Amino acid sequence: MTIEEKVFKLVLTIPKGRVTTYKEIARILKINPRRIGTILHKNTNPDIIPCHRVVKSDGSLANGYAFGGMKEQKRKLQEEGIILKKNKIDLSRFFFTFSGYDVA
DNA sequence: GTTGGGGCCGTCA
DNA sequence: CTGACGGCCCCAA
Repeated sequence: MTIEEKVFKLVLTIPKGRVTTYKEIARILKINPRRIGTILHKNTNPDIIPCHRVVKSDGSLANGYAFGGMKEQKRKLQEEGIILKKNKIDLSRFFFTFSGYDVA
């Protein structure tokens, strides 16, 4: 099981209408947050990987979202019922943790 | 609010 | 092998 696979697996567990952060994923997988973006960017198959549900640790959207830019990402999030205020997400309401997730 | 540094480490040229 | 860069993060001006 490679790191990327773990990342994708985690992202896939994010329920609709919730989001998580790069930092959180990095924390679970014990890797540097920087790697998350790199990995997600490489994997360009939004059909199976809901990478729009991954945002920065302050709730704002990432810069290089590869599938239409952050406006498209924003649209998708709103479509799921997530509310964005000033391009930021209220993490206290929509943040999803991987508590209990077994990395293995 | 902004910029700029350092960190970390895989990936790509 | 070497160097540059990243969908980030943290801290300091």
